[in-house]
Amino acid sequence: MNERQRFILHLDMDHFYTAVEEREHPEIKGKAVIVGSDPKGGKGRGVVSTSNYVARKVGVRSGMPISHAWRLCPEAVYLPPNFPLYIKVSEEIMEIARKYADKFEQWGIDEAFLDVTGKVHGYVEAENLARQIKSEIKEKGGLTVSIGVGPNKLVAKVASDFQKPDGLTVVRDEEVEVFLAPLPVCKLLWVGRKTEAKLKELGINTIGDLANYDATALTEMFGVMGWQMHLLARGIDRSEVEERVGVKSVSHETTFEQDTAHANVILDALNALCLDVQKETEAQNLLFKTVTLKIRFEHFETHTKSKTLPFLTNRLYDLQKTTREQLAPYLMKNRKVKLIGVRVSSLVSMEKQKTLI
DNA sequence: TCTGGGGTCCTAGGACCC
DNA sequence: TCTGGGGTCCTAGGACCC
Repeated sequence: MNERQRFILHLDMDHFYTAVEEREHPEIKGKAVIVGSDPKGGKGRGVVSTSNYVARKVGVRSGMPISHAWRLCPEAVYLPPNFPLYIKVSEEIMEIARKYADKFEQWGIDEAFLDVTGKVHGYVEAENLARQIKSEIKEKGGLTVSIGVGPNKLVAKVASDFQKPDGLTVVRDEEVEVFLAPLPVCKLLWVGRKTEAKLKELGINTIGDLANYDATALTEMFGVMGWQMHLLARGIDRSEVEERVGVKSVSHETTFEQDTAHANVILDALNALCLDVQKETEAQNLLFKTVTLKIRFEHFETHTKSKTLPFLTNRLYDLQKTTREQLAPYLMKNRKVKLIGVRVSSLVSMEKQKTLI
């Protein structure tokens, strides 16, 4: 493994949404706090976005149905997400972190990768830099962050999750194998619920099991992902820290309070979603060409229908007309709809469009 | 336990062009 | 009358991330 020596940091804000809420409302500090859908006395139908550590102690987790959270912890403070606030705080934190890096890559709202290879000589300096970042974020943002330091993005990412909250984990090149091997395979990036289940059938439970498995067999079973997974399990990741530029799609979706087969209810929701999407593309000066309708029926049966228009547009009329045509064949009296969504893609910025003409 | 909302990337088949 | 090979775009679905 003759890779160029790199020093990569991964920052992960601790229980970000609830941490921001605790900062804004000091009176809720020390209580169980859950940001997510309205629990409606245990009858709500959404999920938990984030729970703080008091709530986690009794088993409340991100992604869990809000009704389940209510049974575990009815006395918690339940708050709806305040995304504009979280985005604002995120921007403040990212600005602090960015200046420590040669290369910076934001990852979701509350994580980031930093390539600091040009800023440090060795892991001792990398660790000191991480401490500096943590204290500046705590001082200026009033928030704690967990940081992983390693020779590549994968190792840094797994390391940041190793000790939480307020953690700092450094994994040197020669420690990578020993660090990864005992961890459950689901801790590896890109190994989600489905892949974990398939791996379990092969007797693969830890990252070490995966690293020792035959790469050819994995490739036969999982295609390119199998090969990639085997490399990651051995701690090999050559991907670069890259600034992300521009979104590739814009979408909005909504779940009905109750599953419905009423065409007027569904069409009203569709129009509202089109308006949201159109406003957002307009605000970002984007034109779109591909329109995708998403529809989910009872029992989670989900379909998408996409259409690429012969022209770029950001007109509400085009969006509403296209999605209505896409929806029509799905509207049936006996089929209850759970969710609908609208997405636009094949985006081009208006400035770029001008230069193309 | 009964599953939100916003994204990215990959696969596979088919159409179409040269 | 039976038929290559390469490339690109489109569509539908699925897995994963936060």
